[in-house]
Amino acid sequence: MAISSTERTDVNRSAILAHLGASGPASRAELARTLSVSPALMTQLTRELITDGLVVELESAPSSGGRPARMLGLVAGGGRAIGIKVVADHIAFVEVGIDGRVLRSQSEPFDAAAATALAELSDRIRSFIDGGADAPLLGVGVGVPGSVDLPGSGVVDAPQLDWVQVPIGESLRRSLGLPVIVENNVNALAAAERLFGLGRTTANFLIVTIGTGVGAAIVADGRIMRGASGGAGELGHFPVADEGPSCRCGNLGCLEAHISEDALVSAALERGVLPAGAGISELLAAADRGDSSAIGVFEDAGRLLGRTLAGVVQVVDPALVIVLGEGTAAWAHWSGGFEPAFRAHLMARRRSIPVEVERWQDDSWAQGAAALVLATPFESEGLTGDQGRLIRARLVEQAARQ
Amino acid sequence: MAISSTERTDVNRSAILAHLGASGPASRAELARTLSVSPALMTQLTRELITDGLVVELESAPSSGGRPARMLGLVAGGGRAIGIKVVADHIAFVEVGIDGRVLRSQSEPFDAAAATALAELSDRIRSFIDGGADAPLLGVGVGVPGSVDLPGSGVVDAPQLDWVQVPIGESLRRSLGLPVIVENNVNALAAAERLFGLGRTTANFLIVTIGTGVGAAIVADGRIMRGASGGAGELGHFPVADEGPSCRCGNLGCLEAHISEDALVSAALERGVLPAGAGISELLAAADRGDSSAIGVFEDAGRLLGRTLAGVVQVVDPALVIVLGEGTAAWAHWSGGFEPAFRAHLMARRRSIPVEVERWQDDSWAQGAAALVLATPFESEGLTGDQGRLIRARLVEQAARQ
DNA sequence: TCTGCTTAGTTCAGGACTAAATAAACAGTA
DNA sequence: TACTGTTTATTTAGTCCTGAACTAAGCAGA
Repeated sequence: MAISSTERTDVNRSAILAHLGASGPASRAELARTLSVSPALMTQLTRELITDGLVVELESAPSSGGRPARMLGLVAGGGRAIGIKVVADHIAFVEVGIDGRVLRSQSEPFDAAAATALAELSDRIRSFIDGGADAPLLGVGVGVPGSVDLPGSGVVDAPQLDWVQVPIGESLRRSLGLPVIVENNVNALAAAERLFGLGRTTANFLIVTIGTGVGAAIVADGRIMRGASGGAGELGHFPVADEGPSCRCGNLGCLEAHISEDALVSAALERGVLPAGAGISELLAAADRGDSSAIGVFEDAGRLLGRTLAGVVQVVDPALVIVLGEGTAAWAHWSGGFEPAFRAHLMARRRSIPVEVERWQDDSWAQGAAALVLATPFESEGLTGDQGRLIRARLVEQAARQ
Repeated sequence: MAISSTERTDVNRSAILAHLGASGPASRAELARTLSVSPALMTQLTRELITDGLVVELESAPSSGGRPARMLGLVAGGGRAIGIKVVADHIAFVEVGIDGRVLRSQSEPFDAAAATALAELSDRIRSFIDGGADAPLLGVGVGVPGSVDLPGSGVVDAPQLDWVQVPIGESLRRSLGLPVIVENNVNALAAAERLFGLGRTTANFLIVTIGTGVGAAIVADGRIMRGASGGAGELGHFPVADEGPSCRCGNLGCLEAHISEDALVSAALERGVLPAGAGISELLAAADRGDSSAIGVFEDAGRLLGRTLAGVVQVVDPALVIVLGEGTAAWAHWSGGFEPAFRAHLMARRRSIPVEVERWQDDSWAQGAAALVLATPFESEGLTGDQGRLIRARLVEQAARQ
């Protein structure tokens, strides 16, 4: 059956579908409030979606003093999206449903610096897609450790991958024939958090990641802050001292050079806490069994992160801080240093800002990348451009082909 | 004559007027591009404005290969706005034209902590207004050293003024019977810079102020970033060390406690550079006549500011940094410390970001506050609410009463 | 049971806006 | 001089969306 809407940018229709997919059934009034459109328009749009067979009316919800709401739900099995995490030595894939849940995941070694990296990447994605369900595929999200000009364009600068102005978006788009959204990996996490996590109810929050590197993403007024060149959130290279260990970025005194996993291991080796050749997992194990020197290494890192993050919170004024990343496995040990330093350096008015540490999983990065695709229906304009339009079209058409 | 438009929110009409007032005559096509609406709509809107007698067609501009543009200009003498700077011990007023130029200014002692401060403030404003021109008054902008819930509401938290949740906006609105916009003073500068200054051509920039305090404002995607509680930009309380001099905010190691004017004077006294009782002007004078110890005090401050600001630039990713404030008088001396520290701590990709130091005048703060009023026609929604609507209505009606 | 209150949803009229086609008015060029 | 290309401005037809008025459907209390 043909969809009644023409080729126009139908942000609202797909936002309704995405919201129903992500948050479950909702009433018209609720949808109108959430997407901030008038109830009148919502009536009209849902009518179209119902006659198009994409949405059904469910049971009435119990009344709360007024006319009971008639709930609306998705008809289709929902779309799916692919999320990809790219780092220097491996790639990870996930396939997620429209509600953000992971259906399938996979991880492989990969040489990002190879000359054939782009072609290789495309092949790997293709074969991952082929192994998946046959539900309609909305698009592919890619998270990279670097800055991206625009998510819908996808030109990447990523020193860690040896990438300078690599047009990965354009390249994948052509070879895959699918909508592709590329974004900095921490920003991708922020998109996921905004859609499915704690950010759903908070329009101003800060994401901080710890692990092999240190990163941040800023969400202000519900929008991910990208900065002039898509490079906002580079917390890892915040200088915390005039001198200090040299960072892989070439500068001295970067936060990351003090508290990345490699830095912690170096510190532990220097202090004789670990035997030569040991790594971060040994350090964590030592701390876990109560080795106070090992715990001290984490606490020192926590103190430095706490102080620096306090400054960033003063400047950015979020309502919530979310800590993520592989390093959160050791958060219990960071915490003893982080909490006092963080709180002590905040202004009185901000001192009680909540810091949430969410459970971290191996595929969280890739899951974030997939959220880039699932978030596009909600953005009224701009960043994703053509790719956003394509994803919306796919979402609206998904059930029509049955 | 009655204005054809009803009570609806006519953002575009007033944005056209404001743009013509601020930037001078422009063609329809130019206006359409600047305000990002279709040429068709611009034809329609300008026709209304012309028949309403608010805008006139001027000479044709010389062609650049196509049909020559017919320029449009304002008919009315333009509106005016009042800007007010409030600090602990004095207030400053300016009256500005619609192009942002200062017509008149005044400064008086004032006790912000007094119980009657609000009533007093209102009286002073009233008498300043009465002394002014009789051009239509669009509204009153107030800049405060603290955080404001919403510019159109105006509830202020300002430790420096001993103000806790003071509803200055509501209060002034009632007593003056005029639209009142209240905002943090550095954010007000940012609004002015965005309208009339270097920010006109840059959507992502950072304002930094040095002087009695240290502040910042962040403009991202053309919008002033306010944070969750309107307190974004508190650069002064960025912790730069675990310990350190205690700050008036109560914490230790704040940037402001190291590089505010008071801190510089203290440092100079400690080092024996200045005799007891001397102040910042003596320190500047000493540096100006080449006293290397005095210069060293400024350079140390510059180094610390440079390093911290480099971090903020990494996190926020602006395209431009603008330095303002009373302290810029001594910038030549800061610079020797600032430049190397700032550049050395930036990632290679950002190292060439321009830092502009603009000429500072006594009434710049108040001028910024006035810009809050002049900027309202351009914001399509939200922050200023009713006050914005009132200001727009006044702008559109300004000439109709002739 | 009736009245008032609250919330949900619909209808209708009309305003804001755009895309596309067209006209107008130039510059450059062979 | 006619032709091409460019930029500006206008007209037209129609889309998107909202406000206001209204209906629908419950609850709570007199």
